Order: sequence, then structure tokens, then C-alpha cells
Amino acid sequence: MPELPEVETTVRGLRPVLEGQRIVRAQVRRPDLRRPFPEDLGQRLTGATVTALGRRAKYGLVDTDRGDTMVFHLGMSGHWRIDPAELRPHDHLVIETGAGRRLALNDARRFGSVELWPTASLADYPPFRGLGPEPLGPDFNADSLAAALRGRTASIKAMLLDQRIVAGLGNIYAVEALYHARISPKRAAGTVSRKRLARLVEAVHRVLDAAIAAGGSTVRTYARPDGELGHFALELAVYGREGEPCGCGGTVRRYVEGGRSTFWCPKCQR
DNA sequence: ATGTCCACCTGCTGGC
DNA sequence: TGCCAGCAGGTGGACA
Repeated sequence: MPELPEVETTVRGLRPVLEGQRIVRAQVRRPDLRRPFPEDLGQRLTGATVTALGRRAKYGLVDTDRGDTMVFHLGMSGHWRIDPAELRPHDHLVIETGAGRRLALNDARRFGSVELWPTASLADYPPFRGLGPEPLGPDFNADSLAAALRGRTASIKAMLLDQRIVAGLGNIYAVEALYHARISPKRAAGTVSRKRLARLVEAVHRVLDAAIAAGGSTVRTYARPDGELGHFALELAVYGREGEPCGCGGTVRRYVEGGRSTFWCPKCQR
């Protein structure tokens, strides 16, 4: 699931359940995702009060009154379940609040991670070092993008997936943004004109905003039993549409780059 | 430094 | 119906 919009949706869904609440129980059921959980994760969470929730790139942030932030990444298959009726396989971490709410972090493929890090020095959290600008923030714009891509010969698609260039895009939204900007995913990043980079920045904004808006509509129903955060049905223009017609009269094609499927229309994306 | 590929892990789907 | 190859939205490390 989780690119930036899914993580943002997840954080927004967790906020009303966790913010201001005391964690009365934190149960680790399987401590080894991509990286092992901190040894004492359960003890360090139990009794803490959650002061704020946030997001950086594709990471969710849960601040506590003990000066620690729980940083979680959902990998490929991770998601939080709110008030599950019963626990399921791959519910690796279960948190209960003083208000009687229960959260389960489920991640079948275990590419995700959970870490505790001092809130005051989150910038030093190793995965955050070297991270590029937030795609919806002011530091991601045509000028900064042009500077970051100058002279680069790798494909523009690969550069959008590089979290050091821009932090939060994944395969789906990189593909969708390039389609909307009418830029070929195969084009060498350093050869994309400033004018077309401006179009790309705008397309990234449009695609992410629409996805977050669609996720938001799902969040409103989060309280349903076994509600799972971050899942929503957004209409995608090209992703997963190999062989289907493009509005321009062309046909959507697929190729693999770096082991990732890329969908595009060779007729209108140049 | 840069570009490219692959491993990590489990579950689901579609074709035979 | 059953089996199995192929595929899945991320990241980081190895290699040239």
C-alpha cells in the first residue's frame, strides 16, 4: 500500500485514537520486521502518553511524553488495524490505550520497521539523513528539482523514486505523475527542460493531493470493526493499465526498470 | 559518485 | 480442482 498518501491517511486515522492517550499495554508478538524492534519496545511504550502524531516521507511518527518518538514504516504490506475484533496472523505489535482502544500493526511481508528515537534529534535518525524535500512542501519546486537533477543520466522515473531527490513518492505515484506531466519515464533526468519540470512538480502535487483526499474519505469510516487504515480506491490513470487505451489515442505500455513495473503511454509521454 | 540490479518475505492471481 | 510462475505500492546493500 504505502506511499506518502497512504502513510498520511494512516497518521490521520491514528491521531484521534492515540493523541493525548496513555498507552496501557504494548504487546510485541513478533519482533523482527525488516529490522528487529528495539529490545525493550513494549516497556518503553507502556505507560507513555502520546503527545502528537506526524509524518516524514513514508514514515509515521508517534511522539510520547517520554521524549521518544515511535517511528514506523509500513514497507510494502504494512497497515494499522483499529479496534480489531480479534488478532490475526502478522499482527506484530498491539497497542492498547487508556480509553480502551486497540491498534494492531499488521505486516505480512515484514518489510516495515518500528524504531524508538529521541524526538529532539529525529533529524539524526539514520533513515532520515539525506532525505530529500517533502513533495508537498515549499522546498520541492521546479528550481530545486532542476538543481538536483542537473547532469544526471538516470531516468526521470528512477530519480522520482530516489528518496534523496524527493521523499515520499513510490512506484504508483511516480508513474502517475509522469503520465499527467506527459514526460516519458525513460528520459534521462538531466535532459528534462525546466518548463517540463515545472509541469512535473504540478503533477506530483495534483496526484498526491487527490490520493490524500480519497484516503481521507476512507478515514471517516475507520471505526468500523477491523477497519484498516490507508486503503482506498483511487482511480489511477495508467498504473496497472497495460494494453488499455490512453485518452490521446495511444496504448498504455509496461516495462520493467530496476525490478519495478512502469506504465506509460509512448504516444503522449515524451 | 552514479547507475543498476537484487535480496529481503508472504500472499494472491491467472494460466495451464 | 490444483499447482506454480509471476507479481505486489520499499529500502538498502552489492557491484561495475
